[in-house]
Formats: sequence, structure tokens, C-alpha cells
Amino acid sequence: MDSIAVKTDACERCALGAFAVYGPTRLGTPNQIELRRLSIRHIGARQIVLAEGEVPDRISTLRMGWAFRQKELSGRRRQILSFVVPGDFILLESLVVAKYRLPYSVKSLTPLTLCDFAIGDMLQIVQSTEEQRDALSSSIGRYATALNRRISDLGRRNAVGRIAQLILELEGRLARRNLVQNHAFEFPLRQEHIADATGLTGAHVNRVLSEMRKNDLIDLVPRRLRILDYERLVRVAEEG
Amino acid sequence: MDSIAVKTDACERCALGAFAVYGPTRLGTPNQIELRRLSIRHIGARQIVLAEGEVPDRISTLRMGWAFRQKELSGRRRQILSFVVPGDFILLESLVVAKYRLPYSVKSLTPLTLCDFAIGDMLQIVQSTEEQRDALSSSIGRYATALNRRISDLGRRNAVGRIAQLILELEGRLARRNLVQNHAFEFPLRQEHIADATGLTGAHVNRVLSEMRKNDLIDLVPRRLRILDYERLVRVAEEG
DNA sequence: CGCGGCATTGACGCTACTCAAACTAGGTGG
DNA sequence: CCACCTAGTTTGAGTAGCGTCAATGCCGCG
Repeated sequence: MDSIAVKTDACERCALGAFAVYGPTRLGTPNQIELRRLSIRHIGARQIVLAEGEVPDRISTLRMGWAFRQKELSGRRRQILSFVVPGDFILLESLVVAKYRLPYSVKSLTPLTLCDFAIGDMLQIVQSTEEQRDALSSSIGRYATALNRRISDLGRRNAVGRIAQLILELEGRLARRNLVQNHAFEFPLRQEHIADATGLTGAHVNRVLSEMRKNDLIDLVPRRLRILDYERLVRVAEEG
Repeated sequence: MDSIAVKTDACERCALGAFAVYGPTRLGTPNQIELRRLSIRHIGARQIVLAEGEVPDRISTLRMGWAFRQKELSGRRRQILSFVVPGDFILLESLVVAKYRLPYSVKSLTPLTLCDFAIGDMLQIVQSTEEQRDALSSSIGRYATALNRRISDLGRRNAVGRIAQLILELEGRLARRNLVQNHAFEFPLRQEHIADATGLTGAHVNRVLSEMRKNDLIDLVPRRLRILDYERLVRVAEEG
């Protein structure tokens, strides 16, 4: 059982490994990634993966499924800070900040498969070559840039703009991982998640989405989204 | 002229150096900070310090004055992402991300005094000892946590809550630098800046502020703010 | 004295919220 | 194969919070 699992989960055949931060190291012999991998975990949907206040000593990559980072506020309010898609580190921060105390929690949206590493091991891998250092560096840069963009979206864009930006961000991130075909991709978010990510309510998200559908901007069916008019969606995102 | 400037600006007498990330290194002999400092710059109020899209090769600490990071959107909208107060790096990101391309611009709020360093030099300083690495690490951690908090504020708090959170954040950061006496501190923001940081309009900020004054929460006069009832302000920030 | 930069205030409107009910589809057990 | 259940979506009516625009006030400064 175990050996079969290890074989089918071999890193050099992992489609996502190539797009992870440690992509450049992934194919070496002996395979450093696979050697250092501590465990592969499967987690059901809607589970807490990391709880607020934790100080993780391991770092995991998401091999399959979606998760999100959320902050819970008083009175049943919550804000989704960002989404974690396949190929992402669950907690990139822990590669930069020693003993990072989580100011939010991480929750699974779908069932997940995680690959776990010791933080020290991963740091070594990810700093082993110039190429790796660059990969880490630009990954952090994109993450920081996305956080900043999220702030301007929430502060200064209306509902349509925020939702359009969110869709575009996800499309971009998934496209870098080869998870988009012809502007269509897996989209496991419920309207409730879109609402909590954009600072809106479910009801209003619903109205905006049906407006976007009517305008032939997107085609959103359960679990799958297609951008029908990319240029116009960009314009709408920018103006809104 | 120059020699006088250097003497009065000596790092070991800089009140803020102690609270900067490189604080632990500040008093060594020979003085590494002062040796590596490339220049001291004075910049007027309302100037662009770093422009969006730049890829800075120097890193500066703010010795005096306030600045802020802003993103400009279409249609005269702007979002203030965060404020830079004395003792901060203008661009902490550049210590973590090589060749970071600025996704926002940095603007001075008041006249500034900056101390400039080569990024490589500063990296060396800031990684020279365990203590330094920890200082850098926790500084990045606080920055990341603040960005995330800002996201939940904008997404899920009302006007009072956002403004209260902003005031508390600034008080906390200034307090760590010994720039707060009895909950009172320099506060050079115009209402317009509060508005652009909290995603509100100047008019509405005005109404909220006068409400907060009427409730004896804060005492805000031009350029100076005092928190009158800290506990209650925390409560208001949390609930709002 | 007058100007420029902010702060303040009022009238009015719109975006997005609230609450609640109806609807839909996928899954499950009898 | 149907009845039912649940999770999620859709829709409506009424409303609140914050935005818009414009006028007025205030104060320091040249």
C-alpha cells in the first residue's frame, strides 16, 4: 500500500512540481525533493489546515485541491485573505519569517493532498542554487504584490471591479501552472467565498455574477469558470 | 559643512537607529552602519520618493518624517497601502525580493531625512548575527501581519472600525520607537490621507472623526493625536 | 489683507446590506 | 425510481452606510 503510494506520488512525475518554487531542483538525481519529503497528507474539504496562532515547524506544498487563508472577526464576520492553489506553499511566509505565528487560519476548500517538509530542509533546497533563490524571491514578490493589490481592490473598487480582479488573479496564477485551457479553469469557490474574499455579501455577489453572465463576460457553472471576453473583463476590472 | 553634517548625524547618536532593524549592529566599533551609509538625503513634503515600476538598487531608512505607500487607480482614485514612520525601511521588500519591481509608489507626507545604503551592504549587516537575523525576520513578520490585517479591515469593518484600527496600528508602531508619550503622538495625516488609507471619502472620515471626538475617544488637533480612552478605542476597533 | 489648504456641514443619492423566502440540483436512502 | 434532504443559488422588498457635490468656515502665511 505504502510503496504503491510512494511510486504514484513520485516527485519527478508530479505535474505540479515543475511549477512549484522548488521546480528547478525537482528533477535532480538523487531527487532531493522526494528524499526530504516527510509525508503526504490527505485532508477533507472544509477542514482547518493551520489554525490562527500556530507556529508551524513544517512547510507544505499543495499538490491537489484548493485552500484559503481566512481571518475571523467578531460577530460571524470573516475575511478571506487569499487562496492557495495547487503548486503553492500553504505558508510561504514561514520560509522568510522564522517561527512565524499565523495571524490567520488556513482552511481547505476541497479535499487536499499536501506534501510536507521540514522548514530547514526546504530552505536549504530553495537556496541551493542561484536559479532557486531567484524562484523563491520572485514567488515572494508576486505574493507581496498580490496582497497589495488586494488592499487597493477592497479600498477603492466597487463590487464588479473586485470580483473581476479576483477572477483575473486566479486565472493568472492557475495559468502559470498550466491549469487553464482556453481561459477556462476549475473554480471550486462558492459565492460565499467570493463574498468573503471581496468584502461583499453573498446576495450581492450573486447579483453581480448574474450581471456578468448576462453581459457575456464569464461563464460560471458549479466548480468551473470560463472567461468569455478577456479584454473586456480586464477593462471592467480596471474601471470598477 | 559635510563634516559637521556627518557628526551631527552620527549613527551612534541617532535616536531611531536603536529601533531600526539594524539596531543590534548600530553601536559596534567600527560603526558598520555609518561606514556603509552612502548618503543622507533630505526630501520635501509631497514628493515621490520611489515611483511605481522602479527597481531600486538602494535601500533607505527613514530617519525623520513620515511617508506612505500608495497605489493610483484609474479615475483619480488612490489607495494608501501603508505608512512609513521613522525607523522604518522605506522598502523592506527589497531585502527579501531581489530586484523587486515596485507595484506602488512611495510619497513623502512631511519633509524627510533618509539614510541610504546599498542593498547588498544592508543585507550583509542584517544577516551578520543571529540577533540581526531575528530582528529582520520579526520585522518582516510584523509587516506581513499588518498587510493582512489591513485586508480584513477594508473587507469587513465599517468606517469607525477601520479608522480606529488605523490609529491603533500607528500608535503601536510608534510606541515601539519611543515616539509616543501617554498615548499622544505626532500625526501628520490629513483627513484625506485617512480616507485613502481606509477606503473612505474625506467627508465621511470627517464625520466619523467628529463622532469619535464627541465620544471622548481621541483628541485630534492638526499634526497631533492623543488616544483618550485606549480600552474603549480597542473595543470600538474590534466591533466596528 | 487675501489667498490656499484643510476641515466642516448639509442635502441628496446610490451601492451594497439585511432578512427572508423560494428555488435548484446533487446525493441518499427506502 | 421516487421522496427527501441539504447545500447552495436566486430573487425581492426595504434600508443603512457611505458617497457626491457644493457651500461655508477656519486659520496660518506671504
